[in-house]
Amino acid sequence: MPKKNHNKNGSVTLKEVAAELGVSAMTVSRAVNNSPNVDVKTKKRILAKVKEMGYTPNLVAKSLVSSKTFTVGVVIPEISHSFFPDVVRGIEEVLDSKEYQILLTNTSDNFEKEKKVIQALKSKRVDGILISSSLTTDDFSFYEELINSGIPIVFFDRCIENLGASCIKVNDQAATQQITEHLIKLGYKKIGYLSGPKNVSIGKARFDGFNMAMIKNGLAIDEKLIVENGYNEKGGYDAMNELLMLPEKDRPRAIVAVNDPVAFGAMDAIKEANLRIPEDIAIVGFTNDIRAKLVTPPLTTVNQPAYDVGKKAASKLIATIQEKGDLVENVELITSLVIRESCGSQLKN
Amino acid sequence: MPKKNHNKNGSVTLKEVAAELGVSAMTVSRAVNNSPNVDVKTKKRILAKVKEMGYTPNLVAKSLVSSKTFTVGVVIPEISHSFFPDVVRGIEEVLDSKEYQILLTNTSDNFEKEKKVIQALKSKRVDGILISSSLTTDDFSFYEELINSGIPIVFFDRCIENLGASCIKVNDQAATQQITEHLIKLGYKKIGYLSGPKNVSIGKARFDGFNMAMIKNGLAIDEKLIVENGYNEKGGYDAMNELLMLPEKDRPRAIVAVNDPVAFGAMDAIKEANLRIPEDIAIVGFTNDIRAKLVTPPLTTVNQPAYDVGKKAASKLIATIQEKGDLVENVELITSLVIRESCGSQLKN
DNA sequence: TTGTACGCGTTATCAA
DNA sequence: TTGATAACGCGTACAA
Repeated sequence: MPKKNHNKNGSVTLKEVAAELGVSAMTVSRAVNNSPNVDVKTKKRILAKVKEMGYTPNLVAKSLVSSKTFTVGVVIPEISHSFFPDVVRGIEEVLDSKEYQILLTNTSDNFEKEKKVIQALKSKRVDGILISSSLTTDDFSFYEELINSGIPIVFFDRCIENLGASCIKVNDQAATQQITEHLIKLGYKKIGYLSGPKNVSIGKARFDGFNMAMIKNGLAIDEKLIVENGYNEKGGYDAMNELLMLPEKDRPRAIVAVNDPVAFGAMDAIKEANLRIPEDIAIVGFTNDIRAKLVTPPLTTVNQPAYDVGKKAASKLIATIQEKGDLVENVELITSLVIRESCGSQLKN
Repeated sequence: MPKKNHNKNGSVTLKEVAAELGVSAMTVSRAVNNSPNVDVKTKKRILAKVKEMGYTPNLVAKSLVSSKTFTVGVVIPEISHSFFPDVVRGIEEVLDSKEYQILLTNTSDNFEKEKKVIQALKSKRVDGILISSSLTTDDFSFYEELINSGIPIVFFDRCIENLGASCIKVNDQAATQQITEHLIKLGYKKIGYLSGPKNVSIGKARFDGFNMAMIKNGLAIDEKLIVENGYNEKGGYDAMNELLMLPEKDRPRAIVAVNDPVAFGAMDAIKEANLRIPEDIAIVGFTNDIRAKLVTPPLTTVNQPAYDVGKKAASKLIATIQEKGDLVENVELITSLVIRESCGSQLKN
């Protein structure tokens, strides 16, 4: 005779435990949840039976009653791009300590997919969502509606600002300005810029930083030296090859890349053209990717504290979830310049 | 007067939509789920109202009824170690196409945490779990019970085999044997091994492969040249330093590292000791980490198809979830040797 | 074509 | 201290 410990799903319920003991489901519930008003002896009996039968509380049912899932959605453009795993690590660290878990989604830098996964996260009733957005248009209506719907949202890295959600990122504009000015101080004048889509927040902020540096230092911004492509290696490779097709006299002597992967792609293109870095073309990036110090020559870049971005974003989201009156803030974490060899060290011209 | 579109959670229910339209909840349900038996005109009215009110189906309630969450747990030792993001990418690719999502957990290589997160995943009633285990003892009782409880499990990379769950990994033993024999063919005889904990499946398999190569080629296995530590850079660094404390004549002339991060740590230690790679000490790894081709000298290693491991594991899990009669299998994906410079190229001695 | 009743597993509430 | 009941939001099974 098979034991009747299980319902159709193979999982034991409160009611089944209760039946075995001749008590009510409520009493079992109270025992399991450490409620005060349970007789010590019945509690003992119950917990023993719970263990024996392998009862596991059904959080789905609990969530239906409480409207809490203890699950947070995380929306990321590309989990295999080295910045994001470290962010996720920071997020996980904080959420785990609060007994939350991560529903991880990858958008492949595709806004349509981003909308789709966020819809799914809403359906699953996550308690909040952390988003690094791939939106590349000026149409913010999707996020306006999302935020107005009341679900706690915190953006990180790639933010959609001023819509009522907090945002955790780094000082993208100032840092890009700073690293561009580093090139300028070294004597470079013809500086090109490899951009990602500028409607992504970091795209605009970093580009503004580049322009600011050029303008403040009285340098000409040559539209031909500004190329926009994707945020990955291939984007950098293709963009750089476009610049390399310019007549030699028009080519930039230095390159500011919107991030390290783009810089890596560009370095490959430069080397394939049999040009030297930094002697022929200097280059700087942004991220301090794990590979930045390993490439040849090592890449001058901006160190972006990925782990801290993740921790801060998760903390902010938890605060937003728990205290309804929690402030909306834009937090900028501080970066630092990492000078290596790809930018050269002597005055040039 | 505030609209009464919302219940206490701010989310609209079927019943609320129904009330607005003077129909029953069931009719709305049918319209939303494309059931055949709904009048075209009422369906149109309903869908319009659904959109207007921002109704989002409550999957928590649906899951309670159906015992399906369309969520899969993923248990990973360390998400920031470069092998795993690529695995996750593969998992995500497959799951997304089946409309499943990932509940991602990080165990920090800690089995106690592993048990805790798996318990949480069970409580959340995930439809299945993908696990790369950090178990370092011979006590498999936790996994025996888990698998016997009936929840679909697929292990990947770090497997617990022969307990009734499928396992997707690479040919760890054969590949380690092969890369060790590559060193032997180059003329190395005193070969050291930097191991991770050997109760982790890959720890044992790779160590066996190393031993097999040595024995088959009639080389002595010197216990002093075998050091066990963690699976990360620090583990490799510390282990290598232990070897470097040996008298110079006892030191290994070549090193097989259990994975690339360990190899990187070891390379740092070797360089700090002012020894040359490969002239003084040759080294090989396992993974083909993104950094392997960038370090100095570039690391000879085994290419491990992380993305494919993820895809295969996810496919297998979905099959296990959907077809109760699906076979338990151990799948070994094929690796390939990547010869670079860290192993040298001439006969030595 | 549409509606009613019931149950999924749990807890809040009130009664005993 | 314990139990009965209702409710969370939805869909199945049936009835109208």
